[in-house]
Amino acid sequence: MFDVFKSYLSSKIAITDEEFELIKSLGILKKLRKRQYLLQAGDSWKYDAFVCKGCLRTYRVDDKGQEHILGFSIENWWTGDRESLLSGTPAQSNIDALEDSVVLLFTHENFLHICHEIPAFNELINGILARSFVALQNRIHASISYTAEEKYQNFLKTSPQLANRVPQSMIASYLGISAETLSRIRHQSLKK
Amino acid sequence: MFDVFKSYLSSKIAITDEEFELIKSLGILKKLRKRQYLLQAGDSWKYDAFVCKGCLRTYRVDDKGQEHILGFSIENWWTGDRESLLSGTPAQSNIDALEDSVVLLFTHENFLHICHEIPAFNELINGILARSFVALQNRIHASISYTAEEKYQNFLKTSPQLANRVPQSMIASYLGISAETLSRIRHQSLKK
DNA sequence: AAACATCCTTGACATTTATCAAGTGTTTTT
DNA sequence: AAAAACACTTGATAAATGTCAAGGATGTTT
Repeated sequence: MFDVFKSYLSSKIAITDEEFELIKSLGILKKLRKRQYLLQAGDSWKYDAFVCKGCLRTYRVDDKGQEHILGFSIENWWTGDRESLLSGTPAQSNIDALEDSVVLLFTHENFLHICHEIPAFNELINGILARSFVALQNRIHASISYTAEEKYQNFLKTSPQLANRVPQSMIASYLGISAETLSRIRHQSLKK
Repeated sequence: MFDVFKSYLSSKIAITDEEFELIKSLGILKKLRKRQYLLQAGDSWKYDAFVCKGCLRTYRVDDKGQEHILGFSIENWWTGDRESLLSGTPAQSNIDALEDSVVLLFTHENFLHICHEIPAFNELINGILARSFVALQNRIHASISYTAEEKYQNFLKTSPQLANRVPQSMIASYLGISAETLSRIRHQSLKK
């Protein structure tokens, strides 16, 4: 599974074999079965995690017991709880596997070490963070501006890889609408 | 106005006089009168901007002509359109001044130069980006999970500096609810 | 194969929130 | 000082969306 990460890196930056050996020596592969937690709310999160295979979700549970999905992570994406990582506080979010999955974990200390040793890697990570920021901002825009139907259409446009991979009810949760409303929207859209 | 930026920096990182002279030589002070645009949708954005004084808003206008506020920026915050900056595309957002304001502009080229010359500055900026990311994620959580009233209460908690500074109708826009609904929520909350 | 769980759909109804319109006090402009 | 623009409120009504409940289809476990 390290090779997944290697081809990911090679496609983004120039990296020598020695550099990759360093990275490899600091990474921990972890297999997750469907439904297994990678992180449970209340625990603290200490890693940077790369998804080699599968699909995970990050979600929070409110007072009434309802789940709200903050995001999905599939192959070649990063996941984790940045808030817990940065501030050392217990995580508010849960992360679990929607499919059997494999993630590559780096303790944040090791991760920073890699960033320091391999400037191109550092650049890559900063670029990802900056683009994720833009994506979140666009998601906020959608969230405060769009109707339920527009939110769904926008989701299909921005996340086509997910549309047929995660349950519809989770897409609804991700969009902040009820599963029933999404079902009706899809039904109506067919007629057009 | 450069002194505002200097005390900001000094409060966050150790910085020498020479380093600050470099920064000063690359920054451009710009005064904005109330209502004046810093950026208009369609133009491209080339800067990193620090707010020395005043208050700005970032917003988008939808097909129906409605404004949706993505964020506010007051003294000691950064502003700009990262999407346009990173991708070179025309900005989707407008930024204008809600009060007479002063911003300090750095072309992105100069900004990167400063980051390169002053590692502590670079660290500072990366930390801000990471924390902004967390803040956006929490805002998305609020947006998909909370009722209109909870959104407002959460706003009061997370942004007390803004609550009495920007018009109520703009807070409503920022939260993705109508101005009338916010007015009613405030009225009801008083009774409790 | 039976029992069970999951996922999605559909209908009836309730609730939240938006929209439209009018009115009031306040600030800004002329 | 008058006129205009702005900010907020309030009521009446409409529209969007949520909730509850039932049922069907599919896949999984026993």
